[in-house]
Amino acid sequence: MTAVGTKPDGIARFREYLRQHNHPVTPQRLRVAEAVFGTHRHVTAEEIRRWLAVEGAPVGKATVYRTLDLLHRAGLVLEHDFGEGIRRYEPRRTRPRHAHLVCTTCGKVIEFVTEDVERIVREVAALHDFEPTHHRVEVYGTCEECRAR
Amino acid sequence: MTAVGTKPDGIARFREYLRQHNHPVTPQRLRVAEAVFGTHRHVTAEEIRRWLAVEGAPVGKATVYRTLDLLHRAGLVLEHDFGEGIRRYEPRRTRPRHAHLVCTTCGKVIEFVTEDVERIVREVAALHDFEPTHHRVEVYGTCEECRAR
DNA sequence: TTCAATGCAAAGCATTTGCATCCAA
DNA sequence: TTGGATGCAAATGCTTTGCATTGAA
Repeated sequence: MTAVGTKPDGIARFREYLRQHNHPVTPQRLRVAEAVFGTHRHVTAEEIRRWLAVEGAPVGKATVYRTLDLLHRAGLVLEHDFGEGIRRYEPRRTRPRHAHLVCTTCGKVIEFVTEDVERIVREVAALHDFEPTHHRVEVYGTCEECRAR
Repeated sequence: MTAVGTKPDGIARFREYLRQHNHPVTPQRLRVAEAVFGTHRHVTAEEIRRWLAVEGAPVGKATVYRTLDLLHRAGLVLEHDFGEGIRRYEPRRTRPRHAHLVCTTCGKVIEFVTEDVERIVREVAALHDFEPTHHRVEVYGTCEECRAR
């Protein structure tokens, strides 16, 4: 699965996915997709629901969750769990694999590329006869700004 | 903070921690500590509560959670979140830092040492002027046994 | 027309909290 | 004696589900 380049691109891919799987293309689904593909942040289901409500096109929260799950299964968005007790979503954009530095003071998330980590993961997995599908590398600590305060 | 070697060692350390912090040493706290230090697995709060109940020394679930939090803050147990929506705990034993291979089919967790990963984390953090406190490296996939089935 | 999607409200979970009671120090 | 710990039950907060209604194909 290749990454999503732009917002229209992401939406076109989602339509394609729905068609191929015989799932109806509904306005709600498109609105949720639009909201996710329109951000560069790591958003929560609730943030998306609120944003759509403010935009004057409210979508029920159950539908937001169901659609995010579809987008995730379609491989078009990434699902993260930074240990806050909430799931966060991010469009799978055109860029190298990355991991996160999460500031436990202000919540900021800094991304960094991880070629070296990818290599280690492949080696370790091979060693244990383990077939990796995905992995998660997160570093928690304090960002420079929060330390300065 | 050095690691916990044995079960009696862990319990002695916990007593020490409680004393130093003027927290009463209660039977419930010792029972929970005993349960955690007695395992090599990644256990949940509920598993500990059930185990203590079966042993005939039930402890309220609020107390189990509160004690695990204490043990974690004392640096004697590690807290994990494998994205199941449940927290898991593991005694901080005498052994090198490690990360996890999590089988998404059977739930098995394989540990591996991560010197290389540690090094990369330090480098990346320095690059972003980020002060790391802890990190999490998890690889999800299918273990050899599950693939064989 | 028809089968799946929607959206509300209710249910489910893991975890936390309020508070009366209890007990380690 | 006393301040903190305990334990129940209730509250929380995120997520899922049941079900009557709606709407895409």
